[in-house]
Amino acid sequence: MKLATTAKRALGEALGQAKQRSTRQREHVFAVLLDKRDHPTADEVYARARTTMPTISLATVYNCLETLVSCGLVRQVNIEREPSRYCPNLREHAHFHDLRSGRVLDIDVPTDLITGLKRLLPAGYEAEHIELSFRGKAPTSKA
Amino acid sequence: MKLATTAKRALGEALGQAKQRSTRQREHVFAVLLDKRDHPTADEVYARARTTMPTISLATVYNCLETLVSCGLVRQVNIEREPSRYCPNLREHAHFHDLRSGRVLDIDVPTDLITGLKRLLPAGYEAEHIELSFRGKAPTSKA
DNA sequence: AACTTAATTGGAATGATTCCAAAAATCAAT
DNA sequence: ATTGATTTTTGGAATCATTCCAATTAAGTT
Ligand SMILES: [Mn+2]
Ligand SMILES: [Mn+2]
Ligand SMILES: [Zn+2]
Ligand SMILES: [Zn+2]
Repeated sequence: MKLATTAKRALGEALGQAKQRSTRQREHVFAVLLDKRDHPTADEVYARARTTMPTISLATVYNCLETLVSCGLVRQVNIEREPSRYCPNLREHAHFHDLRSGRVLDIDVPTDLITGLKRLLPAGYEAEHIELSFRGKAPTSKA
Repeated sequence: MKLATTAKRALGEALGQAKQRSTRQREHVFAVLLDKRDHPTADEVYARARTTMPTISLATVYNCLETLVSCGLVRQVNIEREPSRYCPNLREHAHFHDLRSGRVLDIDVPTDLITGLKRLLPAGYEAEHIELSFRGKAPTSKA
């Protein structure tokens, strides 16, 4: 598992802009997220990261995730009271939480719908972030 | 601070249906929520509840809130990683979290918009709950 | 009242996340 | 390349909202 050249450039770019250093651990955590885009928790990222970087610590995974989120490369996804999950999908999207499998699915949201949602706010209220999530049952997979 | 007759009936009704007993503490916690509908945390509910029922425990407040939520009389509102808040507004509504004051405001959401949101889901996906929340700055209050 | 079952209580336990201070790594300037 | 200044990483301790527990109390029933 390796970081694609374009992703690597995006990372360097974003880190530089935030005056943060590029490190082996940050690259690796980012690569882990891009490799399997299934909204892992910090613990899951830690487990995956360790398979190829056995010395990375959980604290560092938390630090890297926090850095990636603050750089805008990764979204932190909070579902109910569960541990945070992390998502490298930068398009505007909502999340569907499947109660049976526990999986989280990305749902694209067209811009005009976002605009419609913003119109619900009373005059003067400015939303800098909108979070939309669904909870329910996904169709049984025809495995 | 007293529970209105209609609220009291709704409570008895909902508890009975769930085969739960009506208790002084449950009535009181419900009354606290209805009295000031500002999305308090469990700690805040505890503080308010104690002013007129000094012997109630924090564990009981958590228990009562959980009961009220499971009866459908109260909504548990989770914002980012903050402590849960509790809301007795049963209409379909979203929440606006004001970054300056920390306050949470109810935003009504028309049914047709909800329908539009549900249409975003791929075929076969059934949402039994939709959560919509805004984070941003409310207009400075003209106090 | 006596009995059965559920709810309340204070305190301990849990668990995701954050904090800390020492060691290691990065970057800039020689 | 070496030095020095600044970040980052690291393991472990601390935090804190929430849950769990076992004993006491209250509710509802006969
Ligand atoms: Mn889940
Ligand atoms: Mn807040
Ligand atoms: Zn996502
Ligand atoms: Zn509300």
